[in-house]
Amino acid sequence: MTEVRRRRKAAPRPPGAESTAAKAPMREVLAEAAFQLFMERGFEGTTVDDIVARAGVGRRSFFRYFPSKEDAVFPDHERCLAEMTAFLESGGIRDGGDPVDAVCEAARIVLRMYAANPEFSVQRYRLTREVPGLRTYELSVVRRYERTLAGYLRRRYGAQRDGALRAEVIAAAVVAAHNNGLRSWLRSGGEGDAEAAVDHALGLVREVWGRPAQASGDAAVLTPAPGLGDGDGEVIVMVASRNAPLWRVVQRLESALAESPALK
Amino acid sequence: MTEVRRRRKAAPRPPGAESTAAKAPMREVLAEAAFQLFMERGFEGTTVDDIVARAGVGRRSFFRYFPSKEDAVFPDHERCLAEMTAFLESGGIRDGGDPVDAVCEAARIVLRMYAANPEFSVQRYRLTREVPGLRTYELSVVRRYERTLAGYLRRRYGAQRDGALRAEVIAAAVVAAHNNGLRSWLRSGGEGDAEAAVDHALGLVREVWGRPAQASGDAAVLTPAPGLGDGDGEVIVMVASRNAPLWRVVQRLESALAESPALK
DNA sequence: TTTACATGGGGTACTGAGTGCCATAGCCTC
DNA sequence: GAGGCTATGGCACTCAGTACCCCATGTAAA
Repeated sequence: MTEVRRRRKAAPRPPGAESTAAKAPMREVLAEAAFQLFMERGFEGTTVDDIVARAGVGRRSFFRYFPSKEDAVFPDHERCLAEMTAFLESGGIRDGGDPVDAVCEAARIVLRMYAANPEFSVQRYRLTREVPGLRTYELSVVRRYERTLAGYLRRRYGAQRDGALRAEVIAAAVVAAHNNGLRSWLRSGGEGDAEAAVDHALGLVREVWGRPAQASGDAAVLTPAPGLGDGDGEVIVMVASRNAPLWRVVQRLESALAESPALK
Repeated sequence: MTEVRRRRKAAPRPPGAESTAAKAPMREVLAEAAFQLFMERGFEGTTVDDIVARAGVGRRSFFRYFPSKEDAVFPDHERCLAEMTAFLESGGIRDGGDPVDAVCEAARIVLRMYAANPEFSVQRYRLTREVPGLRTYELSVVRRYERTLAGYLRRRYGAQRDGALRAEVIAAAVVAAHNNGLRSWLRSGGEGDAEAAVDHALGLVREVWGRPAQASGDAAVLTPAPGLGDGDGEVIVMVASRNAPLWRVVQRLESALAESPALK
């Protein structure tokens, strides 16, 4: 009944020919068509029928590749989540290392996915910002990353007191920091250095939650304490291994204070 | 996938609200009928037509009071969010106090809303846990709380270096801690002390992110550092006001170490 | 070669959420 | 009693998402 159905231009592909990238990746065709339309008419102004019309496929096929319209906007998160899971399950960085370092490294996997396609990421960011349905969808995606990180930390913290609590709080903090860095890069139009922005943000979390680097000494003074103290009353924070000799602790403290002329 | 649709700003005013005399407020009748049915047939097994049939009103009226079916499950969050906003705008605890304390106190407002109706909260928790659509919706609700807290912190941290970053990270940490305590209470069936659970969880965040209590002294040693150190190699953390006399800092450190027989 | 089966895509019809528009019933004020 | 305001009810419609069955093609077994 419909008019001439669009030709399935795909000439039958000799299976052996160009073995790589062989069959028409319908999923990408759909995601591409969807994204174009979202840009042209907005997310809500685009129906699934519009998308499949442009892609030249049947409506039913869309839902075979994407469980919902929103999924077409984030076609790569599934893969990225799997990558993060694999990374953490393969022992994170090194199972003896700081778990916080491991989850920060895992978060960078996500960042790299964004950074791999700056223009796409920026456009999608703008789209997501103004479509409530997409914001909500994104929340559910982010939540899955967060739960993955929290699960890893929970395993690492094991039976430690409040281990599960710490795991969830740190995971939330890492995700928040990552997103802060990521978004500032996205807002800049994808111009600056994304990794640097995220590293800086994650640095704050590692400073606070990370295990103090024991290899580099048994006592360290973090001063000026970045951000601590509300402007009125700077503070210093000192972290030391519990079995460090007291003289070493005092030595470090004194030398750090020496650099602070404000101190007497 | 059921999505949370845009939030209609115009919340229709419940008729005859404060004037005591009025008949049963339709909004509550609907929420009540909806929740009963969700318990009986599940969330997805209940249609809006079912709800309005039980409530004895027209279908159109449902969507006048709830922008989506999901909203009927969380009928009081809107009010609670307004309460939190008002609390923070009225200066938090005391504008001179620690901003972290203020947002922790704000988080407790949410907790008290849950604790005010333990049975309802527990049932809703179980329902939410097993309905993906509701989990997603809840995320969007939680996110609004988080943004409210972050906004307050951002204002408090003002031009401070990385103020916005700190604000977002701390807000995320507070929300995660709050939810951890809340959920453990909900899982227990609403039996234990909800406030205690949440206080404990928030304590972790305040220890790490809070401003060291300056009223109670200019130097404090937090030992044993709760959770820090992965089991191998305990650490001590010391926080001191930058303009504290050095002798005072060393004094505090020594006295703290004296209580730790492991130290030499 | 023919048959059997697996795979991938298409079509149709249906459910149900959410919206726009209009009608109506009550109520308050001139 | 006429106007106007508000709360509600009643369609009718759009559109996402699903169930079920169809067909084409390619591959392996007979």
